Amino acid sequence: MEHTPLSELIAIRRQKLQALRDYGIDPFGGPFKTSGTVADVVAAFAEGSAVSLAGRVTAYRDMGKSRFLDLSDIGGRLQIYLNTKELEEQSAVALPQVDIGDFIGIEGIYFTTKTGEKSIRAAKLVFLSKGLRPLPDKWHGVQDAEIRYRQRYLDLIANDSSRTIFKQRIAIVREIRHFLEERGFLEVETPMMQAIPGGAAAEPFKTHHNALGMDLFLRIAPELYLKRLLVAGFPKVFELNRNFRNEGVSRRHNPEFTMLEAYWAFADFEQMSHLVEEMICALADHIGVGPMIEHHDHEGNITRTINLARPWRRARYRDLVEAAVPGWFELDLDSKRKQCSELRLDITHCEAEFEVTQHVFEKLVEEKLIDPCFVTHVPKELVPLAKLSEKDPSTVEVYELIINGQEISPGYSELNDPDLQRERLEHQAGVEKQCLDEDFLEALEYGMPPAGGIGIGIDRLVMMLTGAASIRDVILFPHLKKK
RNA sequence: GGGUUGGUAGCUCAACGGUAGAGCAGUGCCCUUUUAAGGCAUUGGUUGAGGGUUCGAGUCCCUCCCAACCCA
Repeated sequence: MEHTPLSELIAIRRQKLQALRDYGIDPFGGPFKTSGTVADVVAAFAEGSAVSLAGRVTAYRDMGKSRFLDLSDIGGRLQIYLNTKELEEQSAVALPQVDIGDFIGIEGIYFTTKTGEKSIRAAKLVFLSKGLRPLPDKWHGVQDAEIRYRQRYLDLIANDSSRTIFKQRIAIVREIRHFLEERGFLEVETPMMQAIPGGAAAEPFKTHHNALGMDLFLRIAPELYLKRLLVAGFPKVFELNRNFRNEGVSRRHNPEFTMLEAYWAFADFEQMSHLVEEMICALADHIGVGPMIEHHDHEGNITRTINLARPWRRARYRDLVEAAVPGWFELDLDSKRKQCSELRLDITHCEAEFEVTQHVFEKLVEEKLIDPCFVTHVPKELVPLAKLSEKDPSTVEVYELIINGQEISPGYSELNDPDLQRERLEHQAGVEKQCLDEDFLEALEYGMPPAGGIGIGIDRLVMMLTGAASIRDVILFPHLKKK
């Protein structure tokens, strides 16, 4: 038994398209008055009352004179019952031309089938858009990762798990805004194109402005602009939008990613840690996954459990490294390098001591922290934009929140001494350095209030909360190589 | 960049070096409450691309493309 090739499947659908036109029916319809979305209409079920609904045909069960089809949108599915004899003439003519994948509109009444399924009994059917290509398998959905990422619309049509993740992401982002606005934070927008890419140490994307005749960079962080707004007098401010970093793609990296940064004047990193703890628990609660979050593999087995129960653990950077590699801090640099080779951690010879230690932290500490942990007393070299700790000036007033083996959020007591800030930026150690933004330093000289600041990588947060294994599963259109 | 695995019909997947197959989708017929509807019948595949070995390649070898995972 052979299969119909794609070209023929398309040809057949085009024949139906022509048939509709021959009947004087517009296959690509016009506006259609609905009683609401599929979910609205399902929720408003009232036996016998009139209702109209538009959506995509996602299943079709032909019983001869009576037919059932499923009408879906991103938020739900509802069954339509059609009896040829009950349909008005134009609709009866249109019905045989309906394929899975078409957008149609239905007018009818609510009714319940013999098997108890809440449905709509159709009196009228109109074409809103004829689908010219066949949809993926209704049962298995789309498995092919390339199709899922390159043609996300097919993934969203066919895979419920994907719809769920993106609906959760939308809910998370909306709830973050709500959470912050409720606490008096104002959302702002700052430049995505910057002359000096500051606020982080990362490789930027470069572009060019023709009229101004100058190179610009896509931002790697909004931080320095948000701090200018602290200078301006905003007491609580946040931005939730895209950053761009010119790095490789991986399970955990996409060149453009979504970041929340929030600044709270007159607060410090301790207050920010409480804010973040409260926020993430509220988010988990909001999408109904907390406080025990289970991640599953393809067979549905539990692969990981994250316990968000409060209060969250706090631990010093140094203690965590020491626990992972006892005696680490007694070693000299050469011995540390040697130890790294033994631990199969690749380091380069130009890396400074704190960077070598950071490798140990990332591999032996961070990846193993599954439940939330605020890592504090972070070495000052790692964070040039934070205040030094008064008790231990080799560390900064910073937390790094690790959950799910990934850094989810850093929080700082922001450095507001302009002279010290200049010095820290000018004397950065190590391989990765931040750019010096003179205009930002000048702004600090006008006076920036002491402030707590946080960043939250939204993509990784969504991965953690939804159990997605890859960042590509939480970004609607992830970057792939051109085929 | 390195390693591993994979790419076969629109989708999901089979096929010891020996005639490329199944389920779903499609097409035709039957069927007035089905829901992975069912029954009967039915459909022209550059096996990712290009080379090579062989009487014969989806299968073995080489190069390239794309993807997933791991490593850097």
